[in-house]
Amino acid sequence: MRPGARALPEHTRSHNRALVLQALYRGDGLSRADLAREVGLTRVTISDLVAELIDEDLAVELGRRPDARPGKPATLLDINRSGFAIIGLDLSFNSAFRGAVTDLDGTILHRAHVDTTGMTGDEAVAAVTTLVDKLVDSAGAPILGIGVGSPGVVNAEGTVLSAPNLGWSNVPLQDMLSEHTHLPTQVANDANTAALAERTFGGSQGDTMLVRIGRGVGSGVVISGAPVYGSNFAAGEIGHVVVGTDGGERCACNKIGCLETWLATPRLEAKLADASTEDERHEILREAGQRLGIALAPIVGALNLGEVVLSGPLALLDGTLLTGAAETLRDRTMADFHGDLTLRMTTLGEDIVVLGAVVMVLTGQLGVS
Amino acid sequence: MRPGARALPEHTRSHNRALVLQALYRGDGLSRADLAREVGLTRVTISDLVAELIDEDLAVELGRRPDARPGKPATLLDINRSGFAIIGLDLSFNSAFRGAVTDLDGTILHRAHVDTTGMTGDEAVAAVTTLVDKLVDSAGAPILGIGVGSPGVVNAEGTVLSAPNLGWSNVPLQDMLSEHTHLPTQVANDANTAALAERTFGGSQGDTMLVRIGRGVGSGVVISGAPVYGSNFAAGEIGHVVVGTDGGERCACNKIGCLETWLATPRLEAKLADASTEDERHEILREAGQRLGIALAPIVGALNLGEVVLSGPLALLDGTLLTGAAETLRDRTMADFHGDLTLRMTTLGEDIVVLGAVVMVLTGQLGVS
DNA sequence: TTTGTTAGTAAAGGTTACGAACAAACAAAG
DNA sequence: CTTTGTTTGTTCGTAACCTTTACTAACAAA
Repeated sequence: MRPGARALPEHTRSHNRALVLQALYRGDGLSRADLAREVGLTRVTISDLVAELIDEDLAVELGRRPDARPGKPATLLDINRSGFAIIGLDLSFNSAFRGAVTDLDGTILHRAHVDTTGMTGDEAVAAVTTLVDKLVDSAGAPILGIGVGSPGVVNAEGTVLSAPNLGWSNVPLQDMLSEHTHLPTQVANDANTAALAERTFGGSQGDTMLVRIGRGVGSGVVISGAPVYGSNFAAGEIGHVVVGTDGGERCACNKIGCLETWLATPRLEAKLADASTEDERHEILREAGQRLGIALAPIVGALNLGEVVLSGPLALLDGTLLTGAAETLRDRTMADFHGDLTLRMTTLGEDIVVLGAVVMVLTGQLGVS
Repeated sequence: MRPGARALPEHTRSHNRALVLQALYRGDGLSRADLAREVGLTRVTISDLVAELIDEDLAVELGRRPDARPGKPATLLDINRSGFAIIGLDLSFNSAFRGAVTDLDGTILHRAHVDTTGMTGDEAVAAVTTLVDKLVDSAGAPILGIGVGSPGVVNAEGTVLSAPNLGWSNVPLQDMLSEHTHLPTQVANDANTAALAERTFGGSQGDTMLVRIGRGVGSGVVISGAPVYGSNFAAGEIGHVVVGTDGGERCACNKIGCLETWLATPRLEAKLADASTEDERHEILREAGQRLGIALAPIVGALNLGEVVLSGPLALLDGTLLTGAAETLRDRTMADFHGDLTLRMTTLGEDIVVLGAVVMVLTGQLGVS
């Protein structure tokens, strides 16, 4: 057993502290007494915890509750939503790293990016720190932490074990950034990060799977609120799973009929460009959707997922492809038995990874999710 | 937020208590000082906790450690492995309910079963209580609790929401049994239960999936040590996922090419009986294995599972079918990328569900897993 | 003005785990 | 045989935590 698994009295405190922060984060104008009822602790303890939070500037008093109720009027509290900034990075774009400064609500206050065309290895790492420095400089409030969504395989310590497109292997990005900035930093896989964003800001409840379709196909699964990492931190790598039993195109990985050969945007766009009629284009998109549905069916069945969310170029995904996938999914699973299964596009657009990075910081630093 | 999520000092205590029990359970002759080092608490606290456990008869002193070391000789401790009994039930057999009394190690001390041919509904429920009563009577030690692995969809409160074969819907089996026996009782789906057994007694580490092949095909997934329940408590129901894109037989659920049509033992045995040559039989089993591999590939990819375990009739599964599935799985995923993926038969045989039920009790009552 | 209700604070009390110190028991060295 | 050093397990006092009880402040309604 790893040391540190033991519980000390102070862990009780930090747990309850996180509960209070979470209640404040989700709620909208709560008094200490409200918190006591919500969290289940006494007013005394809540007062103590709140005093601590106000002391650290994490919570603020908003003034009296406007209601006219008998008794002493309540003092409303809130998380200091604008008092802190969070930095979120998305390293998954094609030829640029993008990042943003947000407040605690995930509202984007400022954006920045660096061009990374042709960059790999150390040069790409340097580009990350450049971007981080830019964002740190432009933050107008104390920075709570830095979150990074990176392509490739990332372990629990935030080391990028392998990211072929960036020429990275065993890059301890999290340690490097936290040493460089002296700020709490968390690095994770981009699809996992996106899945977290969907759960916190996209309205997903319960277990969620997020599928990212772009140059490749990746996914992130969140079960019981926690991302699934997998035995080798490679969870979500569904792009190179063979789909169907009727052949297909040859993939870069040398197999035939990988999910990526059906869905990766470069291939899909090429096929669409070759198509001459609208009907042909529809057919291509429908088939791509069906393939996605075929691949998702066993996963949805095994995990009894309530919702699968797609992230990627709307023009390609939202429409024929989405409905094709949804139909296939329904036809291939016991949808009625499993209750309603929703397959939909994310509402978070291109910011999804940045927002997920923000969620990681919120979770890591405040215990809020 | 549900009340009760708050942490109190006593939760710290029970957490540490569970850590001590777990260390004792896994270890083999530990002293208080050993425990202190292992768990990370001080000798003082450990002594206090151990005294409590000895007081409840959950731990026993074994006497002095035989070693010749300088210093005060250590007093060895152990969980009172034979001092308590656990009752495990398996309701998933065809025409009988089986159960056993075990000690804390899962060693089976006594077996019992009741015939359930033709029984459904209340009659089947009565058969469960009959079996439990038998086992309770034959237990030679205080009973720690009762665990039940039931077919069908079972929610977190141990209510069987639906079990077609037994004619059950919304049967609050857990409540009924705990009221009847006044013993801590836990009811869960049989495949989930089996997956727990595999993790605790079968030597699986990390995230595990267990596939049960019998009259139907079901599965249980354990991620980060906890079973996955799914949005509607129907996780693991992969029997009616369509496999492949080249048709197949019609299933009882009215779809074509469900996993069950390829793998359910009645169908498989019928096909084998029709086959005339050994080669034909091999081909049938190989194809069945391939279908299993096709269905598992996306799941293994998405979750980056390290191990998939099969449970069912050895004669059918162990051999051509297993190797066929393993090969297909390797061909259809990035096995090299994901590290070693093992596909193997369970070593727990027919007792797997009973043992899983025992694990549920161990986990629920002692925090041991 | 009185009564009842709600919000927040203060003081006292019981748990929980820790650190320091200690006695017991033993091995090894002289 | 004595001394030294090590290890075990316990005792005692302390700090952190949350609770219960009691209290004040502030207001609505009768």
